[in-house]
Amino acid sequence: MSRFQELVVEHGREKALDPGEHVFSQGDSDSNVYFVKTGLLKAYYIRADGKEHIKSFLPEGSIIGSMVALVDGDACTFSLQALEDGVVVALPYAKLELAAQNDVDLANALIAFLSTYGKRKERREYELLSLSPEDRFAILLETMPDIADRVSQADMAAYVGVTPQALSRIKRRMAK
Amino acid sequence: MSRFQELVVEHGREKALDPGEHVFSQGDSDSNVYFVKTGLLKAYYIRADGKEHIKSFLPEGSIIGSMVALVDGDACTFSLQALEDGVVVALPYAKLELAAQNDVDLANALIAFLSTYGKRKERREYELLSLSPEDRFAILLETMPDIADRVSQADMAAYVGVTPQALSRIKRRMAK
DNA sequence: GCGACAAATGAACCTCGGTTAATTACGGAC
DNA sequence: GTCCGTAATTAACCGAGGTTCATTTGTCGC
Repeated sequence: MSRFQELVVEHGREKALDPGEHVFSQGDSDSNVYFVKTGLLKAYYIRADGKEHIKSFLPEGSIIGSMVALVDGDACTFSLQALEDGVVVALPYAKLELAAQNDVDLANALIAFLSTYGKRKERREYELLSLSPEDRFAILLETMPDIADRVSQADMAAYVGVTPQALSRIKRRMAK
Repeated sequence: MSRFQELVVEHGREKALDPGEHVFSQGDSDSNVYFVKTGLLKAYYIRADGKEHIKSFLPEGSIIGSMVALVDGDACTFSLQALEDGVVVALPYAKLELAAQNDVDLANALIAFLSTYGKRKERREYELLSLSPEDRFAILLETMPDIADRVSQADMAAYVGVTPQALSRIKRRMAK
């Protein structure tokens, strides 16, 4: 566990989650960083037409927060919802940022966190820009081998960026 | 100009660029951060089948570098090429990271940079995941009104994620 | 002006995902 | 076991983008 994660756990406030429960919703103002102690969450956008697109699945050990909400105090651009029951730890990001101004170690822990975040987004951008739905699905299965047992096909489809029907077709294509 | 940008300009090494010239190519190991003083660059992926996808256009004032190359010293995941002649300033990221370990101000400048980077990627992820090519094209024109005069239709298409022919069709649809 | 090359558009056909709706498979509650 | 509700699959049709190639437009060098 990184220094940053330890910090969050140490100074944060625990919150138990039931399946389906929201940590925050798109449009909320919530500038906490969340550490996933146990369970599985999903971060997702709701479009104007009601369609849902999943940014990422967040298993144990993940750290998450809406970047613009954390940094600028804007409204969250996505929703965060528990898929299983579990426990998250919340820590106000502003406190971290403030404390970092006088604490080199903390500042460097923040740097490490933001670097990891940046790398993750860079990879996701590549996947979305350059890979087909089929490739993205394959990568999802590789990266999180247990995902098929933990979430519905509809959620996997929303992550890959297609409808559940299309994902079903993709699975059939991949099988042979 | 942010503290971080000033730092790069102050301590970096200038490099003039001709149109078409590469700053680095996919697969290179180049852990410099680049500040675009003048000109316009594109950051793009080349897929196995030779197709090109543009991550972002980088006009004057932009900061860029391959996150995994900067942080982990891995090979660059994309290429960086000048579209116009111009000048960039290069600064080894490792030096910054090292110096940040003993300099709170520098560390916080780095935090600000990484935060901005994270926000930008978060927005792009949303666009790629939730918007249609048509919407993405409209946003591009909004965000960079002069882009149509500065780059080819092929490059705009590679940014939006479609073929030049498809972009042509999209333009026709949007006109009426 | 002309000629040559690149860029953009247009047309014809194909593929794949979206849409809608029906069908099948699964998982408790009883 | 049956019943019921949900999830997953399948099918049929549509539309948008990909592919290929031809045509037009634009832009230089001269």
